[in-house]
Amino acid sequence: MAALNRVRDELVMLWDRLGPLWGVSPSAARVHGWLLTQADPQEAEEIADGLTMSRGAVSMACTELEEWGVVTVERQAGSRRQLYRPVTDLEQVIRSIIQVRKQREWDPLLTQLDRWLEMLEGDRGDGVDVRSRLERLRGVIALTDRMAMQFLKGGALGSLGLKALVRSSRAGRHR
Amino acid sequence: MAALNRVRDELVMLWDRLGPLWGVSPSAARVHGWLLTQADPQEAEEIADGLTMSRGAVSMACTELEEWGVVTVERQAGSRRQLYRPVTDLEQVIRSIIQVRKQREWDPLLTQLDRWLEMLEGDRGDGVDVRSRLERLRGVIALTDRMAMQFLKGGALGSLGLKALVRSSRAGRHR
DNA sequence: GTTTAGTTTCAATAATTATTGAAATGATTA
DNA sequence: TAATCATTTCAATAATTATTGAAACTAAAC
Repeated sequence: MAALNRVRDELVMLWDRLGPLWGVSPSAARVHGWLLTQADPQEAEEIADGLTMSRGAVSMACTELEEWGVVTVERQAGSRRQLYRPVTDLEQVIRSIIQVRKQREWDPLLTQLDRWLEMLEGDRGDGVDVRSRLERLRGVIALTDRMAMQFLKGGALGSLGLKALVRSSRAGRHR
Repeated sequence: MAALNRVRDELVMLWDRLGPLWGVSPSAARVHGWLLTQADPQEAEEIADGLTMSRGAVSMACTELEEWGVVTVERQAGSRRQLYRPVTDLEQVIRSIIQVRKQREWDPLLTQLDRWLEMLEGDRGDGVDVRSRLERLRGVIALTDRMAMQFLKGGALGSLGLKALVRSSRAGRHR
């Protein structure tokens, strides 16, 4: 059990650091990491204890994790406590994160680019260079967008043979 | 010209907001956005003026942008001023960002996962579930890693027909 | 309806992160 | 070499973001 505890601590610390790079707040990321190292779904009180953070912070973190779609809430019959269960299908976790980020980042960017190109329409000065630059940017974003859509439809990982890869990487782990 | 100025302001504001989501600091992102709307490479003084930020802040932002590989430094013959030029090949920009992020995020994650799995080796308690969970995570990361590698080798965008797509999306822009 | 066991909210505060600007450093020219 | 022009650094400060905890709220059980 000592090993598991150490892994838990380190995982939580790493998640705390990496979370913001994915757009997830550090505390939400910590909660997610901690849940990943629990055999069963956990209630808010336990999470607060395990991570020594306040009850309120746990509530906010869990709400955020629900929005990301990487944690689901359950309630045991005959109790009013909520249990938080991390999504353990990790392909699904990645898909959720991509979906949310696409919505937050790419979609508005694409909308803006169209507006800007309209504004620069017919510009004869320096705007010409800028316009063609933005047009190319728009092309790349549009492409990324299509790739993401395809991935979200379940194409990419599946068609690339996720299961086989997981198996082979597991087998080959000991160098 | 008025149009270009408005586009510039809005682009800078959007970059400022989106930058952190890509792991780029807001001020560095602003500088990059601003440079994108300039016909020619610019010197630090001008950037500081254009964005009303201090000379020192510009220096730090540009260093960061160089690290990301999305800005290059030039010096005109017969002058000691440095000119900052944004990489305008946007496929290259995306590639640079993916490369740096892979290095910062995925690579250490993969290393850690291997260490943790070793630590949990032979665990008979709750660790078993956690271990299989981490193994699956490792599989997904490894796969993502391979996809990234392939992309970085120049495969993905090219093979998916970037140029054709850019052309077609440009043509279809006015619905 | 009241009590109880829980969740959520949000203003106050703590912690972190970004920014400034003055001093140190480096490079070019004369 | 000294003088000049430009860049970089970094301690101090400003701005932002995360966290707390007490109060408001909600729903089930009595």
